[in-house]
Amino acid sequence: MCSAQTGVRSISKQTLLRLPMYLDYLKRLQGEEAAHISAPKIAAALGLNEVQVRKDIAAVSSCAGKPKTGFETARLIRDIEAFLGYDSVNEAVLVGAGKLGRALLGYEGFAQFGIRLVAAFDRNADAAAMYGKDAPMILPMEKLTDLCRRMGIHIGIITVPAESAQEVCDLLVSGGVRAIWNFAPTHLHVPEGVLLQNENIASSLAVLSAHLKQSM
Amino acid sequence: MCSAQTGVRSISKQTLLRLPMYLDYLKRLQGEEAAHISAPKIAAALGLNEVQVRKDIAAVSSCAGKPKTGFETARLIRDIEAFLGYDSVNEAVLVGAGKLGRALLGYEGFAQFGIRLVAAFDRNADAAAMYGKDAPMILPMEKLTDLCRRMGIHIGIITVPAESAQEVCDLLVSGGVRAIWNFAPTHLHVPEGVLLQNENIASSLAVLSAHLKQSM
DNA sequence: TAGATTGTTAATCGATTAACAATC
DNA sequence: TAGATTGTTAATCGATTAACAATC
Repeated sequence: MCSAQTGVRSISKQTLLRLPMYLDYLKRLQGEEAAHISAPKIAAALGLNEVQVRKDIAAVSSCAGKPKTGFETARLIRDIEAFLGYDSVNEAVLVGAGKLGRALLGYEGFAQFGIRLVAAFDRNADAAAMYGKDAPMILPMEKLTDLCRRMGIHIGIITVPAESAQEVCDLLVSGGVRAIWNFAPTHLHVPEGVLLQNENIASSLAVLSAHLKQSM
Repeated sequence: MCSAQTGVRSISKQTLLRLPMYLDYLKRLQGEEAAHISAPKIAAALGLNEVQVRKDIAAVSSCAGKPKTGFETARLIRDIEAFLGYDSVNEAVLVGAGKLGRALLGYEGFAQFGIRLVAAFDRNADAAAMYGKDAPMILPMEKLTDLCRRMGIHIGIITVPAESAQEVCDLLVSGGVRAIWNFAPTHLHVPEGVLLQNENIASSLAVLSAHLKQSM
């Protein structure tokens, strides 16, 4: 009993978004050598409802908690990481080597999420020149689709201007990419089965601005 | 009649997140000189439900649409921008001049959202040296709270490592900041009345990874 | 035992969607 | 007029929260 979950499991997007919060908290706990943790404690620390925490845990971990004791911290961490695929490696390409693109290229935290950036592309080949030394090579756009297909890349990161985002998106899709992380502030169309995750600065700022307006 | 909305209006967060999508689409439309637009067309373009579009519009614009014609594109744009406060200016400070922080400092799009970055801070004063010429000044951390209070800054952007994020958050709050945009991958505690908007790379990647795992 | 905690079932809540009369 | 579109009211859906028996 208590084996790791396998196969597809239907899980809500909100639960998915909370999993990294749990992971962050649990890892900090582990630093304090807390071998066990209860749902009410997690809930209090993260500002959530305790039943919700229990349901989230049940959705990704097959291990039962013990009344009065709670859950085993280490096992919980392991199960969440396994569920999120942080223990395997997904290769990704990045398109658009502007300021944001280069900031992401330099980000060293991807590894902990099981993501490896294997190549970057830019319309402007000279962009590579403007770029530092510890740089992954920046390839011309023409090679994008072909490289994705050959290497079996499944993740594409879009950091080009809004105007060319759809075009880049289509190239990625035709290269077989199945998940797209879009930083361009525009709406993209993707075929069924391709996941589009928008990291929209405009939407975030909308929430901030509206709050300020109302609390004036 | 048809005056701009005033005062507080209760609006759901999901609606808020969709407003920038509408804005982006409507502006592109305007480029094509489409003076009017209907809810069904907007819905089709953005993959939404037409009733939802109408309700969202009703929540932020007091102007009625005409059967068979739809809504006036220009007025819709104006009302959404006004609702989001893009037509006024909110000043913001940024804390943490690492790669991501510097990428944001160089981002020129803030103005269109009514945001002006007036100062950046970093624990390490030398960070300024590592930085290019067209740089806003990078100030030492000690001046953070005081400057926020004196200048009446209401927005704080956190781009420091997770370990120091809560500390920075507390400084911002005690400086009177009322909205915090957090890029550090950790959970922050803010007092009632302060808005916390998380831009969490980890959460986004969780959604991507989970999708890939399931569609394997 | 007593009390904290679990896991589950039922109730609540809010957002989305369907249905439909009104109108240009 | 006919038909597309609006705005509103009612139904549906899914997620959150409350209630509670079981258990260590």
